Amino acid sequence: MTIKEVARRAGVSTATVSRVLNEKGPIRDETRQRVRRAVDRLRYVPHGAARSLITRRTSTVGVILPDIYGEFFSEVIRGIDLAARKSGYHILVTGSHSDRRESEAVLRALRGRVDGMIIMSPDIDAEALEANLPETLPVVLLNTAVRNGAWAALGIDNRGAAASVIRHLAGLGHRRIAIVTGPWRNHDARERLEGARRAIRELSLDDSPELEIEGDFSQESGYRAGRRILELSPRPTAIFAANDSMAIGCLSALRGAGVQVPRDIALVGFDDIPTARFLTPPLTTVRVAIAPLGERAMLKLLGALSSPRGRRPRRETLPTTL
Amino acid sequence: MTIKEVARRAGVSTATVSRVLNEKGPIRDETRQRVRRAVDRLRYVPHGAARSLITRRTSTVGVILPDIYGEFFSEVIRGIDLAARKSGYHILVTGSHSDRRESEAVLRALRGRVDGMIIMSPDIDAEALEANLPETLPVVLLNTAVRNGAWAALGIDNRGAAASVIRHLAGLGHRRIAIVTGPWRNHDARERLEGARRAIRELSLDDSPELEIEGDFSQESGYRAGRRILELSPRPTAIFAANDSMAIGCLSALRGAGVQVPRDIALVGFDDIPTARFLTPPLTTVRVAIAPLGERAMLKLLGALSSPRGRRPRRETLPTTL
DNA sequence: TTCCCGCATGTAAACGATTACACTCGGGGG
DNA sequence: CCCCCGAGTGTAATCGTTTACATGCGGGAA
Repeated sequence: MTIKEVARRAGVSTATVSRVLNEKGPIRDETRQRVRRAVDRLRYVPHGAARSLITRRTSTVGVILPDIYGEFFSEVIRGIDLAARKSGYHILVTGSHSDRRESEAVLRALRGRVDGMIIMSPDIDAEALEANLPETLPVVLLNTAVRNGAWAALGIDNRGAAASVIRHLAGLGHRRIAIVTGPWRNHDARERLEGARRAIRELSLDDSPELEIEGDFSQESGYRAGRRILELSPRPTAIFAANDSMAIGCLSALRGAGVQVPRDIALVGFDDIPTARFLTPPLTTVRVAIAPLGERAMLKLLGALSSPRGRRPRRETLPTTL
Repeated sequence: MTIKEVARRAGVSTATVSRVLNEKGPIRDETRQRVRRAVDRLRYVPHGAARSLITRRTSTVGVILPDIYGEFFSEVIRGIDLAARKSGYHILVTGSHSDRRESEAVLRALRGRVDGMIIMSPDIDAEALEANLPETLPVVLLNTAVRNGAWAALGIDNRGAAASVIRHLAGLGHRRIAIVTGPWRNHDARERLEGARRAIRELSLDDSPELEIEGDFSQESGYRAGRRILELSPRPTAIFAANDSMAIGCLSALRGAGVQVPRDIALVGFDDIPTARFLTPPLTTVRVAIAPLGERAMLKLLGALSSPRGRRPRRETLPTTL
């Protein structure tokens, strides 16, 4: 079913059919209707590939994520999808690739299939990107450490939020606060740790090294961290987990040991994943508007797409609330 | 950067470059290397659209989901992405569309951009699909009520699993079991309810209508259901929630009222989302291997893609474990 | 020597749309 | 009456690949 058959059926040329479909150029009303009828009867749908070949746009953006796992991920996608749909764009998703060769292959394979990309890579290094992205392709980086001026980046105010958590806890009288960090290679995790450390220093709270326990953002690691914290002496009066999953794991460890939250110990998480709200007691957490983060990334990309030589890429930071 | 420039640079024709890149036809070793070098130097990547125009394949499959929300969703995608990547396919995701006109538009827009589709539509009706899918496009339906012989379908054994939950509870001595159902329009929810009802009848347990409380799969609705269950008298000794989110909401309501699980009341969920494992006490739930479900769907689709006139589409059901 | 065959490569026709340009036609101004 | 213009439509080039077919060449068989 090609445009030619539609044209034949409607008794016009392919050019006319194309004009009707794209609402370009002057068309007599009667012709328009004849074409429309033919299109409907034949259930004609334009061939996407042929179209993007000549128009040089695909109406598709690529999204590369580190891990297709957990609620954080689905929220980001949701936001992206939302914005994409409003503008008639499609999204091509892919999880990250263990192997570096493989991830390069993907980056290249996407070339020519997408108009732009959103890359969320808290731990992929900059060179890998640089080497595999045509510099003409609009890219928005999400929560990434890469500070290359060539690409737009979007992140959240990890440092500020972490610091305000510490200040909040200090305000409640806590002076010995345990921190469950995220994986060392993760950019967000590092920023959160830095923010917390700085606040602890500034407020002259207890900064003994044993109060920093490394996790990997998983609930399991949170659970392990929880158990280790219980063994510390004197026992910390508050815990700041660098994400909610770990906080939940932690909570489960504390409960298992009969320690009540918040009566015996304070616990704060980070991310405000939907599940957090339904725990008893509700987890105190830092709200990061995840879906809007994705949405904003998409809008930024769309902006770059529509004004090719727009203002230079900027690094933006989204605020958070407790 | 087109194949022509590569050809010029390597001093060969475009046909030869194409042959080297696709490893087709006989090529002298020396020529192959010259071409390879030129490709590397120029960082040439074939233009996807041009390619799929002539080869008539896009190496992309479309995935339509009802809701891009929560862990269930991300698990499905993860499974699909996994299988897709292994076979060099890309996935084009989109959430469902409130408006019917809009969802038809999407269905059609995908035409010509994908080789096949995975559609998860627990509540979209069959006609809407039928009217908008070219019958030549391979499609795999996921957890859907549609029983049209033309498409392959994949689902989980909702009825059997629900029945076994009830039998399990009955085995523990419970005779008055409350059921928190999913939304009525949802196919899975209905099957789960049916399975539970049948088991209750077969075991001659208490089947009073007030024991069935309608939820909508959200944690909020689970919470509300939990509160209503507490008001029943005599109070049920066990609760079966049609998914984990509602079970968690329920748990939170019970806890709020000082009712202990499992001491005072038994609670069973459905789905085994990762979060479920980290609650205290761990939630009893039906394990549905979600990621493998997605993976299997993708494999099925790939099978259909490679053997166009393969065996007729079959309806398959995946087992579950408690 | 002649013929034929197979390897290695080139030439050019697709694929299905968009769009610059050419054309026709009817009407209004000179 | 002629010219010009704009509305409406058609013709054909174009996008970047793949691939059927043609071509040239060298070697072995007759």
